[in-house]
Amino acid sequence: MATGRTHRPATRSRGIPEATVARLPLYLRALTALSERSVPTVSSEELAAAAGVNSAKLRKDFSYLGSYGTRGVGYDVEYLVYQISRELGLTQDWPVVIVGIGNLGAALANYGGFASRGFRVAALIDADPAMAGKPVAGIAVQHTDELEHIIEDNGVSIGVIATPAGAAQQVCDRLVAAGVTSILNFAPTVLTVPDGVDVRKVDLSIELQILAFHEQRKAGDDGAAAPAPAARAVAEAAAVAPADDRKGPDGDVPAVMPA
Amino acid sequence: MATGRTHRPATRSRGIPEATVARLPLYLRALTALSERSVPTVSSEELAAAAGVNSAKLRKDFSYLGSYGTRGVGYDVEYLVYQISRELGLTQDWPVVIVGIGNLGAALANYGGFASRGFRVAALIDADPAMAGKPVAGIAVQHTDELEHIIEDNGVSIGVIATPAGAAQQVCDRLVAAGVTSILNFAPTVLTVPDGVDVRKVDLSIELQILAFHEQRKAGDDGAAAPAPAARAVAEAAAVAPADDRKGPDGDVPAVMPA
DNA sequence: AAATGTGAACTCATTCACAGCG
DNA sequence: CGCTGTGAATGAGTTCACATTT
Repeated sequence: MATGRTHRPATRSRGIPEATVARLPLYLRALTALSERSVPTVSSEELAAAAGVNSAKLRKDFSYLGSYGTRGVGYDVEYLVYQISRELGLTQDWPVVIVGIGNLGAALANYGGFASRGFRVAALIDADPAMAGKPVAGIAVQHTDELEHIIEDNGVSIGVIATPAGAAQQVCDRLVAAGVTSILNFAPTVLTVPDGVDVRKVDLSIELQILAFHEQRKAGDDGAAAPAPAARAVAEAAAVAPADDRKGPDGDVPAVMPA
Repeated sequence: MATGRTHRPATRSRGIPEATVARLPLYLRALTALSERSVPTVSSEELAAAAGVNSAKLRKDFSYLGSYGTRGVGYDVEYLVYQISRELGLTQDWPVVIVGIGNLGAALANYGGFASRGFRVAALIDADPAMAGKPVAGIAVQHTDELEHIIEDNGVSIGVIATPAGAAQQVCDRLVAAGVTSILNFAPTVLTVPDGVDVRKVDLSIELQILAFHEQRKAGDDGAAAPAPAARAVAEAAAVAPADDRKGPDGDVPAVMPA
């Protein structure tokens, strides 16, 4: 194919699978709890239970980091805490800015998990001039005008967007232009960013909709006990396109068509 | 042992892949925007761009729902909005309770996306007696004692946990015992639930740690651009420690928890 | 001509099962 | 023995590419 310049095929590189990376914080949290209880070592079985995964997966995950366990014994808790922290980049102190200090932004600023390990709230930024100077979680809110300034002065590379959806892309563009290369987006919108910038998104309504999908399925599945079906069908929707003769998945779906 | 199950039970009914389910809300949002602009039809290419995925994936996703497009033309926006809404269970009105009305809980209660489509905040619940009766987002907070009551009276099957980590499992157990079968967990802890109960988790610090991992990687790879290096190495005796004794790389890591 | 719908190929992730080491 | 570490087997998800339909 000759895609010009892929990445390195890396015969033996640091290729940690994305799915594994996403679980490392989970392991780290479980290990930290063990560490606080002064537990010296832990088996893959125990740690997996604490992290809510199965032990084969956990061992495979750790195998990408190296051989940090002792056969017949398990893993040294302190040592693993350090190795995972290092792998995740938490032996550095990452300055973070939060943009959009509404209800959510304020909640995030107050979130204890920030300072606890690896992250530091470098600034809170809001577009409302009335907010400027007001302290939230002990930090004075600064106006959006200062954004580029703040990013550069503090060497910020991670930004959190907690603005309304309408402002998110614009804020994102400014963050990126100022040097931010990782963004955590709480606004319910798709962000477009240049190559090399990472975006992760947290979206309440998406999560709820996924739950609703499975919930709906449970009701029809039957089988044994249908606990609390609840959810009254709402009138809505009756005004749907006049059904031509579309095909359902197979045959046709039960009822619920617009009457 | 019994690790908290979260994954799909592989119902033998109509098997829509989990990854597809997770994208349906994204498509729905993009379609709703088009609908508001009175756009009648849309191609897979256009819709995919709006949702931030590629078009082959989108077409494959839709193929699990049925044949809702027209070759040579595209998809009817209104019709697709309805089909996806129905598939996600949003033609019902799901009552939801939020437990833990701190900063985060209040932010969630105020989140507009709730009422907008398919969900209704049935109650806000908090363990602090001083909160009882206080209105948040126009709804009076109720005390935890009322929890079982509220769940049953309202036929609630979806619960949102926004308590401190220490209280989350206990709240979860009570929700489940009262009939809740889907839980959205904002507390930074692994919940253990019986089979048949779905849990999804939203965790700020995990997301940040994943970003930090990739951010760290960017620094070392390419030498050309290197925009904003930032992140000062924090006090950290580089001594990787050949294991064994020693307290640990850092002091403590308090359990992170939302206010 | 245009764009869907889908088998087939491919890539990524999980699970199995056991060899190998302390 | 007990438990890790890992190839091999299986499964899930994505992408390709094109026959098919309007």
